[in-house]
Amino acid sequence: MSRAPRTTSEPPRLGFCCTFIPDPDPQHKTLKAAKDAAKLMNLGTVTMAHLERLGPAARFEKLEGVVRHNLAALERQVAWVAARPPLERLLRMASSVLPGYTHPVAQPLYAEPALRDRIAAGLARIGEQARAGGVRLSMHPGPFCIIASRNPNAQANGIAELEYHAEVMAMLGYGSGWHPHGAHVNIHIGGREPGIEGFRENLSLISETARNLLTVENDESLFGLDAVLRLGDRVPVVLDLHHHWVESRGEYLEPDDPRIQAVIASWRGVRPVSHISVSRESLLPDHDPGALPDFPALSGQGHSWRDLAAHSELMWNEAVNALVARHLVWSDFEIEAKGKNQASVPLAARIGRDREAAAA
DNA sequence: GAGGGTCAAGTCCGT
DNA sequence: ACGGACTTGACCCTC
Repeated sequence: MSRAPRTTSEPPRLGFCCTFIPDPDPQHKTLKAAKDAAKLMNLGTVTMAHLERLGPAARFEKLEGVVRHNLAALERQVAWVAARPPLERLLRMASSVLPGYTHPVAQPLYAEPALRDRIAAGLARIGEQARAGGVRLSMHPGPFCIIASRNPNAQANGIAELEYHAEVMAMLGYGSGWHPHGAHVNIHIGGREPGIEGFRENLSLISETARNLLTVENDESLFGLDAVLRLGDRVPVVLDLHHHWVESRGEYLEPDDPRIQAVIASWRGVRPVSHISVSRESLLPDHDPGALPDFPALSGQGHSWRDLAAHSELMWNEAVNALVARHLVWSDFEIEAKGKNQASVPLAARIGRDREAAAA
């Protein structure tokens, strides 16, 4: 197995996930103008039910139109990220680039050379631009993407879904080698059964390309950090600090925690990626932004586990932000805030300022 | 254009 | 038993 290139010497990066939110801009005189601006930058989709209702020609045209838009939008997202300061050059791509890729209604359309060639050319170009611009790319398939399930059908669909993500990555130019340029496709374990051992066994059922891109993330209830670290010899672990806080009922991991070394080791030479988010600001309107949220205390005040797990709009908590800055020594970060770039850009600016001040 | 129903898929939690 | 949440509410139809 190839391990090059190493990225541990890479500079730190953080970024937003999937969707770009334009700045509130007086240029956009109407709500519609603002919405149109957002549409240009973001990927769309089409429902399989809608495609199914169309005749053969309209069906192809509809899907082709969406895919064309998505390739153009993804290219604009990558270009936008590439133009940001180095600290911000990381992007989680939306999974909807090629809607319904594994669905029987859309599958035959994707086999048409006209569409296939357009996709291959478009993604190759985007990948080149990402690499030229120093943008680290990832994908995070949805909850349906599980590689081990008690339900054989669900498992087959889940593996197909993972292979779809791996194919997109391959077309972008990340199809061979161990997490090339830090690229990865990150999933959760899924169901309680067959759990970690089922996951490990089923690694043999996925392609080498997918295995080379796969990472596994700790979740907030069933499979916490200790559980996913049991896969660390085979699969890099994406540490979600917020999930860990929820799962452990209040622990914020520090960089010197021994478990961090295990996470780093699981990436085998590649600079890790971690996730961060914080409980919703609307849930905690009176919370001190300078203090880390205290899970037992908040629970005691009647906040449910579910509510505390939900993500905030912005990175409102400075103590959490300072924690991210400390962890950036060893890991990149995907900022999982509903406000997307509106949350990640100010966070990066704050961290950038602090780093400059410390260097001066 | 606005509003409401629909959307491929798994699994768990809370009610 | 069913709705909501997760990654991410967006899409589609009707008025």
